Amino acid sequence: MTIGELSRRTGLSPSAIRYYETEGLLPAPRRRSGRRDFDAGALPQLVVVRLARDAGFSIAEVRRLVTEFGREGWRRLAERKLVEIRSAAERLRVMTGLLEKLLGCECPDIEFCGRALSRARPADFGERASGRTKRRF
Amino acid sequence: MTIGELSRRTGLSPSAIRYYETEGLLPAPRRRSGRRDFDAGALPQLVVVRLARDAGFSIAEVRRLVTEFGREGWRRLAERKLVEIRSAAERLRVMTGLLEKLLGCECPDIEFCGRALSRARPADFGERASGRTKRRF
DNA sequence: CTAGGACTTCAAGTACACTTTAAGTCAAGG
DNA sequence: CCTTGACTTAAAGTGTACTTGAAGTCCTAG
Repeated sequence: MTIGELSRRTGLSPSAIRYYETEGLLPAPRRRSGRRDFDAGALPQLVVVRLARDAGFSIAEVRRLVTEFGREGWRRLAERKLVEIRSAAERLRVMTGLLEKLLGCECPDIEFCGRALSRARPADFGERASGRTKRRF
Repeated sequence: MTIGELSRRTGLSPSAIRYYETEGLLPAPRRRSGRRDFDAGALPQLVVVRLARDAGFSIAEVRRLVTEFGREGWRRLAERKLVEIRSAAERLRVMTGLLEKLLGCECPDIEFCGRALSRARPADFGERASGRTKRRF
């Protein structure tokens, strides 16, 4: 399979696929006169990579996920990520609530709303984030 | 209130607060001999900003959210975002399922798992993303 | 008077995840 | 033989969201 075909079948751009290869998310395929020639197994592998990326795994995390699959420590990694995903889902739940409140309220300004919201959920604030583009959910 | 105090109370760094001000997420406070002097309303406003950021709103979206609050089109914006958040939550749900399957399976390699997963959910693939750091959930 | 700490601005730096560009290679079709 | 289109690499560029650094200001305490 050429990179173009793999691209069509996964919805990833060719450049993204090459990038994933250099990042070790995908084993380097054999070359036929210079060009990448993927075998059928590359498709499901990329499917996992894309699922994981879409769900918020970073490149480094996906690398660990696929290269250490089934090995020592892998289960711990997956379980830690599961916890993270659940807390992300919880954040989304909070935000849905916020938006629904804002949509349903008659506050004259957003400051008033914020006052109500900060009284309602004091436990949500205080843990300084400090990561730049780390939090992805 | 000084920026330092506001920082402590919101869990945001002073530099992030200044950045939000230049980006229009927060009205510029009055200055006392050069320094920012926030009044009490700034706290709940920042609370909304932080909630929104944590839940995945981009800077530009938060700006619209707070500056156009209650105005024409605002409701449409909020409702669109609500849809987005729900689909993000769905993605997380998918990922939780993926991880649980991976954790529970006895596949010899990840390629095999990917094969099973791509058969299981063919509808999830094909829509090319094309946004760089747009997808945040 | 001077040192310390918190603040100020502006410019530059950083991390992530790719994309874009430039310059070149290769096989097939006309 | 020449063009076309898909591919190759390496390097540079992009957008988001801040952080960091440099150089300076202001108030308080000793």
